[in-house]
Amino acid sequence: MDRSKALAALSALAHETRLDLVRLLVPQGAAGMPAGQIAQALGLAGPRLSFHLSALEQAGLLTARRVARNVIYSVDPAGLGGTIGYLMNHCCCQDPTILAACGDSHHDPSSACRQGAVAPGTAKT
Amino acid sequence: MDRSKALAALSALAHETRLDLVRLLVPQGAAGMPAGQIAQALGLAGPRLSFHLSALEQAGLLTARRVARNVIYSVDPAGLGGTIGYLMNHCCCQDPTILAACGDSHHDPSSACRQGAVAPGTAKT
DNA sequence: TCTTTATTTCAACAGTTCTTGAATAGTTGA
DNA sequence: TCAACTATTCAAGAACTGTTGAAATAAAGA
Repeated sequence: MDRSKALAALSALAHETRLDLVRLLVPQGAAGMPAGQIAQALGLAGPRLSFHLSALEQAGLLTARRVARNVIYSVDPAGLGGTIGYLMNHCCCQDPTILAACGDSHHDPSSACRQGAVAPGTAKT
Repeated sequence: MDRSKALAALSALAHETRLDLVRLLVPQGAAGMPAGQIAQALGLAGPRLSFHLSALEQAGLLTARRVARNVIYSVDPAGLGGTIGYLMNHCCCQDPTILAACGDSHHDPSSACRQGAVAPGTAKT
């Protein structure tokens, strides 16, 4: 993960809709989710969803595969993990106070992830 | 760290100049760096630097304090750590493949941080 | 082949962000 | 108070991003 890739990924993540997309898809793992179901879960119009999905895909955070009529989107673990790793590596720098703040958030009980997969139609923060 | 704060922080980080600013300031720790020295290190014009510094400050990633003629900027560990922690918490979700990718990047030998403070004028990626 | 379903692409518009140079404000020491 | 230094604010224009609706593409089943 170099700087330009990290920038592209951060830029993609820095949007409400796209952050919600990632948070919806992470719990689905490699199985992913078809575009139509994502649209329903987040209440997005087709073109708008497509725009944001392709932004995330171009940033290396998602992968897409066609299965019959559907296009299944899933998180690219290397892209997402690499982005977080870049921040840990370049902006955290083993600084104890920053690491402590990472850890504090890590115990945030509001984490959606810990409660397993997000059911369609319930993906609101 | 809630979603809107995390979004603001990600939005601020998703810019070449501002990412460089953070990477320059992290190794300085609480001591920080005066604006003029930052401008010199990154080769930025005054107003441009000021624009980006205040963007980072508004996003909760930097703090500023005046010392005599200088304004000293330093990283806000809670803001930066909280942002990374938010990603760990909401977009990593203990998923082993994502965590592995975080870890891979974490061992990136190109990390500027590990080599200590960045000297003025050498702050290039 | 025709129809239906699923999804993407395109173009236009609105709004936001970034850069630049000029002007302004705060601090120090003579 | 005045000059020098440090940093910020302001305004204008260029560039970029996001939303919307219409049209197009792709696959499946009758």
